[in-house]
Amino acid sequence: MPVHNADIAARFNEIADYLEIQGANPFRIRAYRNAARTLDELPQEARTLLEKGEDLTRLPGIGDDLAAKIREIVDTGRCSLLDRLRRELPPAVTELLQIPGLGPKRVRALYHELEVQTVEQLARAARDGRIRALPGFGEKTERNILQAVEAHASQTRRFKLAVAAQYADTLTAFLRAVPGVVQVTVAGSFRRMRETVGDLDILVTAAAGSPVIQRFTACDEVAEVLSAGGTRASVVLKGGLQVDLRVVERQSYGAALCYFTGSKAHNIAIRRIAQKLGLKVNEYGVFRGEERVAGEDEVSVYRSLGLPFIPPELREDRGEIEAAHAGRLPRLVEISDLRGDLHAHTKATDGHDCLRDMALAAKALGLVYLAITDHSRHLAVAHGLDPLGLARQCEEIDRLNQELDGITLLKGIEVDILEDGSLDLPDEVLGRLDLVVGAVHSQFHLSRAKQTDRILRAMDHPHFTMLAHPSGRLIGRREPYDVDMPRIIRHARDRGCFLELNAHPERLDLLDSQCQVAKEEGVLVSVNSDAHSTIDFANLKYGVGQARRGWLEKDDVLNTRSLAALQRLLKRTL
DNA sequence: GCCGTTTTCGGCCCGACTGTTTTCAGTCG
Repeated sequence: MPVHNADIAARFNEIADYLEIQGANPFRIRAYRNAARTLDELPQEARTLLEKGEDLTRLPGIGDDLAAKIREIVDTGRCSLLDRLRRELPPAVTELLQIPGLGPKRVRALYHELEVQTVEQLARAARDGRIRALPGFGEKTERNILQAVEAHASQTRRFKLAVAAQYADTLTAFLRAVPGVVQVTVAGSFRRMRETVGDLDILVTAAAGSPVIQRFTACDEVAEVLSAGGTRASVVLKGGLQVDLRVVERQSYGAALCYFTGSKAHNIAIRRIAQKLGLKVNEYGVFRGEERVAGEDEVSVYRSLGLPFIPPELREDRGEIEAAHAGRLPRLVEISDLRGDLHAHTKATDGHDCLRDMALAAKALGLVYLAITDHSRHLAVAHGLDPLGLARQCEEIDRLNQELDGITLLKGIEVDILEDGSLDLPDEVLGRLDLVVGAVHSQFHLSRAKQTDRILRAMDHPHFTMLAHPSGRLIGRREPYDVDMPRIIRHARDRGCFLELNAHPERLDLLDSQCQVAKEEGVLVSVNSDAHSTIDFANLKYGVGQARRGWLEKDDVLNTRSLAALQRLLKRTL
């Protein structure tokens, strides 16, 4: 069983949990968490790097000790430090840290004083009234713990970006109407366009005395108020989403926006830079001693640190600060750069709207071309097209193109990649199209080697243009299938074909880190809606958000090309 | 445990809210 980066990261996080409960040096604990994060985001397997003889201490946050531990885990499948920690404390204890309100100190007290090891034992101790007797605990804390345990059973979940957007829009409108409120911005991972968000962070500037906190906590949508003070409040909405509101003065707006946009790792890196410059950054501004030197807007905050403005989508401490320093920040692609969409469905298969309506909806968004890519016959549940059905659709597209003005329909297919890597329609049929989008819709559980070979073989097909939703994941519902994505990306480069970034909120696939690899390899990415109805084109903004998180610029995105330039590129693959 | 125009030691981001205690520790973001 080969060891993956995620396995090593999980072990480092578990070590950090144990060390916290033991009251170890907090910076040592952070070192394990930082290393876990590095491993989680590493595009290559640590195992592979070791096989190539590379020096892991070149990775951020990995020194001699942790490099040796990674090697131990890769070589033996075990980690002697973790084994020892597991003997000292029962493993279930670390799960108690997942309960909101329980940190390492309280978990330690509960374990040593009451022998609480599991969530069940914790609930029993709370019900029996034994927790309130501990020093530092009280009745209120005991009650909160019991509530948190019950809430924990129903699991705190993450919300897809598009779902969170609905709550964000409603709350923003609500807050704007509160007397005294000047600005309302949703910050946090929502602003960074992460594919899912755990909560919403809303930042407000308001005149002194504005009742914004009171109105917010009394809002209809609110199910529970977690905390409320003079400048911040946290609530849980009826839909289960947590929302944190923060009120700041106008002069602090930019600094607060930076702070609440995050990410946490980006903020830490920013503050470290400030420290070296003799400055202090907090949510109220940038300070030299008592003197505020910046803070009203984000540009001033970054400028005071000697940096250009860094777009929110990049703020993950994945190299953006170094790039900003060196003047190498990408000019990220924008939604207005898109000239067309290369993946859409119609009523002919599982879409809801006809060709003409799809074309007009795309045109209304300012697009000048739209590829129609209905499913192929193998996908029977979607009434996939056979050669005859596809030929009829092509004729209709030709007729419509004569008639339509300002938008051109391209003839395509989303053809199933069969288990052996062959395509679901004959060569001569595919050869008559403008583009062929290949997709895996079956056999998700093949071995890594077989799944990878299947896709590489499909790409070898002379008419293959683009790989649709390359990882196959459905957010929150289906994990990506197990493939060697870097190899697939290199193969796309060698074959001159393209990768899709599917903009559907449930897919957002390519993943952001894979976009970066595609960019490095020079493979163009197409941000496609995969629209099944006219309203789905609105999802393109989520795809562009993901592309921006993947550092993509206009020139890295296939469908920013003019129609003529696109057609030249497509000819290469046909 | 990591890191270095502070490089082999001495640092390591910063503040709000809660609950328990009475000046602050713990937790969270």
